[in-house]
Amino acid sequence: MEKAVIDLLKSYQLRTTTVRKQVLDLFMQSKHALGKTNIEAQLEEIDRITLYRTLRTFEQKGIIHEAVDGSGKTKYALCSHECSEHAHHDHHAHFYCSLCENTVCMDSITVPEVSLPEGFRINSAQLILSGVCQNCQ
Amino acid sequence: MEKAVIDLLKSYQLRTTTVRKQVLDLFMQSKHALGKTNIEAQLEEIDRITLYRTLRTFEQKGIIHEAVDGSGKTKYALCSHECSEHAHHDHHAHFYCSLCENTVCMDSITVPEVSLPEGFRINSAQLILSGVCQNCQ
DNA sequence: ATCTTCGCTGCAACAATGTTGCGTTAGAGC
DNA sequence: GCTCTAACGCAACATTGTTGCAGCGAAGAT
Repeated sequence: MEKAVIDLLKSYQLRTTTVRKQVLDLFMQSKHALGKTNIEAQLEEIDRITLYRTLRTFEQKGIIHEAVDGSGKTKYALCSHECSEHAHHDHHAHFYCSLCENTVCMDSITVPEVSLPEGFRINSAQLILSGVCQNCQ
Repeated sequence: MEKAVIDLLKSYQLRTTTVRKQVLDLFMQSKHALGKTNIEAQLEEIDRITLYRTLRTFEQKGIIHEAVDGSGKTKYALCSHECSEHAHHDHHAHFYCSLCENTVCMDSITVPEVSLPEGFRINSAQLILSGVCQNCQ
């Protein structure tokens, strides 16, 4: 476990601190998107503000992306490899389960191309599905 | 103006109070989705809590729906006619402009049907586009 | 291995937003 | 107009987002 996390941090020119290793490790182990509360619960000792800044840093570097899911809480998930510091290419849909409140990335569903009216310039598109997931049926 | 608003409220068995008339009127006049802050700014005298509850009531009755736009702020827009107390059918995409921070409903773009993996049950789907809108180019 | 530097951490403090309880006010029907 | 109850508005608190700053620790140089 350790090495993959450290290598990933180094490849983004980030210092390999305890907090960052813990948070990143959580993401790599998790099958679904994580919210701040969720992370705080799993890493009991973590400082709220540090977590806030860690997530912001990760997002700016293109390691994680926000996963809007309509729950009102911001969640984050690991980016796929083609994300960069400058642009997120988050082309899969997110599914939010209203029972367990988890958000999973649906890699099999891609966000469709849309043709916008004249004058609009599009930067990103997100497809959000909500309902009940496998485990909660 | 008055009459349409009052009729709409009555058709949902809601008392026609000053606050509700003001808020609903704003929605009917607005071309884009409104956030709480936005509404408070336009209706200076309005009470923050009352607005919160008014929006919640409207949403429960199916008059307005939340418009997730990735801005981190919850926004609301008038529902189309087929919305009801029990289910929202919000089949158009939303476009969020990162410059003016407005969210407009793109009635011309419909959310595509998706085929989910085994075991998932879907209740709603939202398509969120973000970029720069007509006016901000 | 130790030192130096600078980024990261963690505390304090504050702003914005979400939420509930409760006494008062005002709409709707009589 | 009177009564009844829903809606309002204030207080109070919870949660989340955000910045400043002093001290700590990771990375590279000596």
